[in-house]
Amino acid sequence: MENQAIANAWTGISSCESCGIRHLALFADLEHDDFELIHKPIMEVNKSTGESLYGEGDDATHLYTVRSGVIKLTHYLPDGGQRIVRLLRTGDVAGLEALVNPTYEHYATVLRDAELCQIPRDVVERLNKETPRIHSQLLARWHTAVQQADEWLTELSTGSSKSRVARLVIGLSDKGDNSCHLFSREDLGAILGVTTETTSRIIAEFKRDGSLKDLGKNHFRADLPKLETIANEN
Amino acid sequence: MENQAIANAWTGISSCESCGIRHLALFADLEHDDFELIHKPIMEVNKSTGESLYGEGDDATHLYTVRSGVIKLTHYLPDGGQRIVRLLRTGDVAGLEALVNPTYEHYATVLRDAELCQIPRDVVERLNKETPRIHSQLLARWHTAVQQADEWLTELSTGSSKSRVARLVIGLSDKGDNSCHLFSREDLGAILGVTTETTSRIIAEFKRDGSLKDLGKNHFRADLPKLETIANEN
DNA sequence: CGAGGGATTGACAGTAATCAAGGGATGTGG
DNA sequence: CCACATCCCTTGATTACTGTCAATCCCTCG
Repeated sequence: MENQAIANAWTGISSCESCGIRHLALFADLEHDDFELIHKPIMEVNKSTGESLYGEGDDATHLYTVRSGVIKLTHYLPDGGQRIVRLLRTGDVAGLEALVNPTYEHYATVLRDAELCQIPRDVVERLNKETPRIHSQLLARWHTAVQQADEWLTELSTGSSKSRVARLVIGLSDKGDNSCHLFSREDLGAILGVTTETTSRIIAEFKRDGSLKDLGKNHFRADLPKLETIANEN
Repeated sequence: MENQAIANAWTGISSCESCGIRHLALFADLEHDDFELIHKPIMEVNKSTGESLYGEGDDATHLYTVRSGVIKLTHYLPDGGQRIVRLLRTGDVAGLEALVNPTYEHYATVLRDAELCQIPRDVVERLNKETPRIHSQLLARWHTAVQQADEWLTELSTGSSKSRVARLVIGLSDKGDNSCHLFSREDLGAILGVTTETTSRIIAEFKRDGSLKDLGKNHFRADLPKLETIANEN
């Protein structure tokens, strides 16, 4: 069952307002008085890789702001395979559809140990009714979701497997130090819509031709210019 | 060189309120007084197949509600090919990003003769500030955009070309009379991320095995059960 | 040390892209 | 009214890529 290490539980007013990542969060634009509108507890939840936040069809009771880590949103296919449709990182929100829909539309699973704020749907609905300052944040979240979806369609589902893997590696790379932390071959395959074997072969090839240097633990150093060339080839 | 057949131009108050498809449109929830807030002209625009609404990077000055017809939103790839990321039909809105972004993020092109309402960005922004009744409609539009994007990723970009074409045909079919109006092979290929030749071959195969009966003019009668089987095969 | 799960590699079959040629409808000009 | 040009669709032959099935390797954990 769920390893909900509840680091903190409160009535909203104090801690959300002083949250360290508030500038990135859904509540970024709220003002002091707005926090008075929060009358249900917002819980900080820690989950580790592999744990589930919610499943498709579950009652959409909460939204989750990602404070750290990575969450994957997946759909399952008729044949039992999975396709990852989006990755959520710091500042992103999982379960946005709670405001529009009675149930969740994806499986949300932790892909890298995550700290989350679990916000009752009612809280956001009430804020949405009573303060306009949450609206632009909500629109912005939807917008980035659409942007990411479109980007996945054009960059990660178009062209040869090789260039798609290259584009994904580029997207997962830290542009500061060219470091890159990959996921399991199976998850990478589910992002790209290819098999784990194909993914593995291509990454092995990147290691051989120097596009990637293996630092162990799925950690790599990426030769971004070389990868960009491959990404645009085919 | 736009063939903007302007059927009507007005100051907003009268015609929007009595619009025949208002229950489907962005302004569905507006009340009488809200229409007073519209101080810029909303134009009805007719465009025919192949014409462009706007391009990626253009100033996002207007939103377009689709009254009839079909609009495609495309991204162009580094290699010059195009990928269609979304289709818009009656009730959908093109250019939603105008509320979040200074420029458009896609090329919007008419895929089937369309009637559109061209709404200045200012109008929606003002409504967005002054009446809460537009919010839920905006959230709903973003939501359907994400839903469609996710569906395309899982259904139209996953599996063999054959099952993807089958799923697309099912999605384009009228469930009432099993009729199905397809697009050019090139556009179908751009939706699915396959070549026009592959698309053509598969549709020819569907015609041979009776999954599709050719009624001429890209009009078909679909054997949906047979297509569903193919869609889930591979 | 052994067991288990993921990653890698190989061999092969099946699928889709590519290159190239022909067919059919539509519209224009003689 | 017919001839022709154009555009799109179709089909064939071939190549290249990716999936499948299976074996092995490697690392971690118990």
